Amino acid sequence: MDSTKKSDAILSKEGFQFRMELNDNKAGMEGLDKEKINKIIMEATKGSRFYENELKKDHQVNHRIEKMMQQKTQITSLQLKKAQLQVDKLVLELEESRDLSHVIVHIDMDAFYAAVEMRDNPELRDKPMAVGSMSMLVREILAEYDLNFLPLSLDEAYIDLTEHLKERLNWPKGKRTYFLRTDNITENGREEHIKEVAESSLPVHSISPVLFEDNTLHANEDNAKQNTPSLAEHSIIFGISVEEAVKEIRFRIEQKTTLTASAGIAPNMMLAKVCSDKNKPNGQFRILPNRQDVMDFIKDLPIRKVPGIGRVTEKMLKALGITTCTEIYQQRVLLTLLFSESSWHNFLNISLGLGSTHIEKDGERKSMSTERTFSEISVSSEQYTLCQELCHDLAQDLLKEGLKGKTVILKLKNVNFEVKSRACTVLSAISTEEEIFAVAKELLRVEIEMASPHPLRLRLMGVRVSSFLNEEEKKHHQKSILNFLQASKVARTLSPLPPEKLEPRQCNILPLTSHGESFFNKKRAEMQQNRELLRDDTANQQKIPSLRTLETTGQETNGEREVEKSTKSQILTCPICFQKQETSNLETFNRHIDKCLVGVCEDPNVQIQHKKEELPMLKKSNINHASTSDDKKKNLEVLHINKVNKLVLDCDDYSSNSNAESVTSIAVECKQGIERGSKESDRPSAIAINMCYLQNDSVLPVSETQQPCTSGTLEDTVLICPVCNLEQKTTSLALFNRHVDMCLNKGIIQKLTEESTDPDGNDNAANAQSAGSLRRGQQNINITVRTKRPGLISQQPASKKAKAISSRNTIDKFFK
DNA sequence: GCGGATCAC
DNA sequence: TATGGTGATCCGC
Repeated sequence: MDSTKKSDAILSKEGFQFRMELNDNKAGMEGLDKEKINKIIMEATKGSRFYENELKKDHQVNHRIEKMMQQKTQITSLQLKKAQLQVDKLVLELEESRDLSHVIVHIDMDAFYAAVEMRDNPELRDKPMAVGSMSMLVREILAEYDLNFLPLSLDEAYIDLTEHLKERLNWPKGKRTYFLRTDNITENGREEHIKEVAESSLPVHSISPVLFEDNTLHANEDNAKQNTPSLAEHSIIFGISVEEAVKEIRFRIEQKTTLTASAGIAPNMMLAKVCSDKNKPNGQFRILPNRQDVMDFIKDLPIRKVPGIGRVTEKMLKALGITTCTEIYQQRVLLTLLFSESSWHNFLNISLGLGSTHIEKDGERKSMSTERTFSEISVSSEQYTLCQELCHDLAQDLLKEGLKGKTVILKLKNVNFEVKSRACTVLSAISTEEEIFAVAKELLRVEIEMASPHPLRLRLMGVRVSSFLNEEEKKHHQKSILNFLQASKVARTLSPLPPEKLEPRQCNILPLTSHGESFFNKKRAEMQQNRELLRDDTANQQKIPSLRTLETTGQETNGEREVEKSTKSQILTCPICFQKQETSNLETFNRHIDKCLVGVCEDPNVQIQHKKEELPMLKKSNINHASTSDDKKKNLEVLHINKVNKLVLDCDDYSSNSNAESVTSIAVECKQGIERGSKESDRPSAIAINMCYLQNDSVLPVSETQQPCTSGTLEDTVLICPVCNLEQKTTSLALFNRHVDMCLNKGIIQKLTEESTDPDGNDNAANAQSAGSLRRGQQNINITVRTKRPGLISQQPASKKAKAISSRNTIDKFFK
């Protein structure tokens, strides 16, 4: 395939800019030999998988554009009239609300140019620079001007100087005077200083700056030279104006970091950001706070300069003949008809030079993830191992911020650079490696099986956790389990489960209830009803089946240890029908559980033996996979099925305890594809996930504020089983939990089988678990309503997340 | 809620 | 030589 021809066709015939081409509309790219660079890129990438994928993505964008153009041809004059009224009404409202009273400054470190300098100066290349993040300059400089300053990333921040400037008017000279250390201002001063810093790796408080040396002043910053504050021999005094204040900030930043910064001063964040680019590097630009100046600035501004307008949006607008902000305004009516409400609102704001006028602190983090790129990995066992490593890393990060989330998203990129993500939401917030891995592993397993018999050829894998508990929910979940257990004696009211239906693709950890309490109440009710039976069953309960530990059946061959050999039969006990199952692999066993869950369990009195002929479609289970090297053995530990069969409750108090040897198995219902129409009907309907918790023999409910005490005892505490509601004559939590386990295993699963058929006649095991969700169309406070952006504020997100500022990334990394 | 896509840095 | 990581948001479904 001749890729060049193809892209040429795109370029010439359709007149679109191909995505691989260098686009120099963004900042700092001016003056580069675009044509030459494009040629290099083309030559270097032609025929590569990456290139082909770029081409494919480009076609998709072109297709979008074609669709849009098609849509455009069908617009009626009536629609236009109506839209005209609508959009002009909004324009009036926006104009009325225009607020020019704030002085917003966007500060941007000139990292790119520093990098260039490093490149051009080989001696500097390997020397770490004295740099910190903007959040550091937070603390040390910016906060002096605006306590609520907003670090966007490592090298960007917003400050609102409005208040500072009022105070500054009354500041004496002394408060605006800064001293230069002159002893280092020599030819080699800077370099030597960098050396010092490298050796001390301490923050530098008085660095010899090169701020006013000719070689740091760019031609486009003549004004800086002209307006240089009065420079005494060793001191520099800044004035009281906005410009002076911003120069002072930039000066101090350079003193501290040896890096120059650029700044934009404007009445709102959008404009400030755009104009910090105007006199980059080492310069600043101000838009005066009056409408005319704002509109003059906006007039010929290429849309791509505006934050939020990326490559694709630029291309789409270009297809409509829009390349500048003025043209947005001219085409505003058309835009309302071709774009979503939030999009055209955003466009309109841009075209009027409007943006957010107050800097808001970071909202709460919404997700956390970790991902890794690697050379091709196609062996599933390695993929699982990698997945677990990612979960491990992510769990550590989550722990650092004390976060627990309900949605796990697995991201995969294959060797063709095709990216896909698969998500699964559980009803109980999770955070540990084992918990996340249990879900991620299952998502991965499904993908591996879908691809079978071909391997997944991956080049990237990522794991993300989102849907964090909010403060309210955290509090709710932090109730001490002991309080809970003691209170359970009183809580006896019953709350029957409504017939409910799960949202599609919801993935639930059994048993699912919206509140632990109602769950236990239900259990108690059952126990009450079956008191007699249970008494008879006491002996049986002692034998209540657990998923037996799968003995390590594989031999150590070639340094590999097979955790499970599909060819070797295991005796497993179904947690639903409690019958022993002789199966050749976990897949078979899981299918049996699925059947039981959906209520088509075979006669429980008959020992079931799945034979391979009965299930011809079975694939080798990937749940337990072999590690490829001994040093990965630890990963295998969690893949063992435990002695103890454990159901994790929908209650965060039941957090896992990670220091034990045995593993807990949790049935997870991944209802992917069900009720989603024929497209996805080939997905597995129900999957019993073998969740692998590293735990002691029992799961002990642990309050988040308590130390795990699984094997401990509780003196002077009366333990009452929340299921049978009977006082347990033990102070050993392990024994107590064992008792609860037994109660649970019997009762819950019976309940599940009872409720596993929904009224619509769709057998669906998950129905029984969906205490918190409702059938589509029903009222539910949890229903998410897709809201359009409420305000007319710029679409620019209030902030980037703090993680970007964490130790994970440093500017010096950028220079490598 | 899911998944793909876009955007920023 | 081979093409990054993290996080947010939007939008159609």
